[in-house]
Amino acid sequence: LTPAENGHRERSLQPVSRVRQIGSPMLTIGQLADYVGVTVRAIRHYHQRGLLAEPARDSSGYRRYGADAVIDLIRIKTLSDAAVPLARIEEVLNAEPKQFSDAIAEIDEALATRIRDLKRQRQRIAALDKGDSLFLPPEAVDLLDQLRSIGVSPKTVEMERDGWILLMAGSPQRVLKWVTEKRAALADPELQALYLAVDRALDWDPADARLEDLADTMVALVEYRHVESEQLESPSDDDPPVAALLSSYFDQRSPSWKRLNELCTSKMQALGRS
Amino acid sequence: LTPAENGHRERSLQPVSRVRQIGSPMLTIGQLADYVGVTVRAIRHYHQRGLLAEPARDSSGYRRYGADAVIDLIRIKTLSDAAVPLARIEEVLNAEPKQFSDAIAEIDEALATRIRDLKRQRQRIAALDKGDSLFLPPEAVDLLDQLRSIGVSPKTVEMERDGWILLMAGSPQRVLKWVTEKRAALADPELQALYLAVDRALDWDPADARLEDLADTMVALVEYRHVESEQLESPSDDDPPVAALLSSYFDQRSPSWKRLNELCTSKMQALGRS
DNA sequence: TTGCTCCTCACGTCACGTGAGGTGGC
DNA sequence: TTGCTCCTCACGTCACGTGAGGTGGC
Repeated sequence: LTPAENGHRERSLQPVSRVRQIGSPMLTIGQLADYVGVTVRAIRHYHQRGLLAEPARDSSGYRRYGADAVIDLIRIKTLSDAAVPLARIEEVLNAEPKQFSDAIAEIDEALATRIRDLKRQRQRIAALDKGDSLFLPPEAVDLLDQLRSIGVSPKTVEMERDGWILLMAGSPQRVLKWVTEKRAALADPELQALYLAVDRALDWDPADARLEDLADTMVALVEYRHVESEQLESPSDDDPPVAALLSSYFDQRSPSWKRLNELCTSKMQALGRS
Repeated sequence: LTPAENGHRERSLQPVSRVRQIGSPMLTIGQLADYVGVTVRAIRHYHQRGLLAEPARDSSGYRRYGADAVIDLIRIKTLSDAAVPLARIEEVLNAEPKQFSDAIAEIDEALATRIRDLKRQRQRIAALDKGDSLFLPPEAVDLLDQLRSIGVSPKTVEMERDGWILLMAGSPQRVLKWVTEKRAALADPELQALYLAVDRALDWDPADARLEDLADTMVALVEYRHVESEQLESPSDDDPPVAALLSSYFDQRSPSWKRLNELCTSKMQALGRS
């Protein structure tokens, strides 16, 4: 609600008391403003811009407006309320009837679009409380839900979420493919169990001896099940190693993950794989 | 459509090529801007305002953003798209969950109101071609339609319209009463005939002798039918003589109407009425 | 006389846009 | 080397808002 609209509403509840002047039906700037529902300053601004013609003055130097000014001003306000820039309003009002109708149709179209946008905004606003859905595409949200249902801890899910957010900023369509692949891979109970084990390990000391065993399990799974090795730790060599970026992001967040990663890499190399 | 949204849309059609940097998953300001769909300048502006925390810099002095910045920025954009002022966004994002939910509900309410307003704007825009309905309440529009159906000339209808517009700016509710009364009075065929006669007379020379006869008819009708004398020409003495203002406006528009008015006044006085 | 409206500068506001002039990685 | 992104001032824009200082009718 603009101040102008507020002012207008207040005044229309109580009888307007601006009518002091008798003897001429011409309106003062304040009367005109009240009637049309704009501010006095706005009218002066329209005069300055040349959008509304300067009316004649009375003996006191006051501007005096006729019905034509009311009509012009309502035209201006109507278009201005529809978020049409003043420069455009000037064009539209000075246009031929044909051009005028076209412009009106265009403005109406823009209004319809704006209404659709605002409805979408309401959806997003409502989702602000919820969380993930605002930052990630539905596919990634589904992946996170899947992890949660497997029993992965909230902290790890958050790390995973942040990783995908960073990756999405790079090349969305490629990352979407990976998300889909990872969702499929997670149907495997053994990979699920591994995920949970790693989840628990994230809080361990990087020197914890159990990391050795965990690394063995990981490498074995990669070896025999041909699980998406790219996604687990090894960078593909054809394209920017996005998985490596994700990995380095995790390294930074969890020292034990970093250690686990190093162990896996060395074990893989020991097995004769690059 | 804001320039920012346009930019975002363009980029999402083609793969983003901003990812040059390898080795760190931290985003540059341009990557962040592209991903979230705002301009680089907007992000810097949010930093300046203290709305978005300044991130760490890399060795080149470039800002480097993490997932948390993405999340914060999307929050800001979502609220900003909903036309929430930046000062308010700061309040809302720093609020407790309870206050936050309340604020969200309030913003959603404001959006709903805005949507309703825009729908009304579409109606008004569509009516811009038509005319009268934008400047006058339905009752007055009905009155004008009635005059048109009686056969009053467009020029006179326009004068009548302009007169009502000026009167409405004064005391709307009183004028609405008059409009209703006038509509009732115009059901009288004799008054209709008189109206048409005056209509034709408006283009005459003020010295035209036929104005005498017309004035006689008018006075006679006022005398014997007790037609709203207030509305025809004589000012009521209890309140601002609005009808007199209307009359003087007509005087200014049509010299023959002015003459007619003078004739009526003198004839009424000759008949012993004030 | 007090209160309200009117007048003309003219600076302020909000959310950025837009160069100006310069640096840094492929 | 060229092109692109990044950096920091700092002035511009759009549609008015908001005093500043003064006049004029009830």
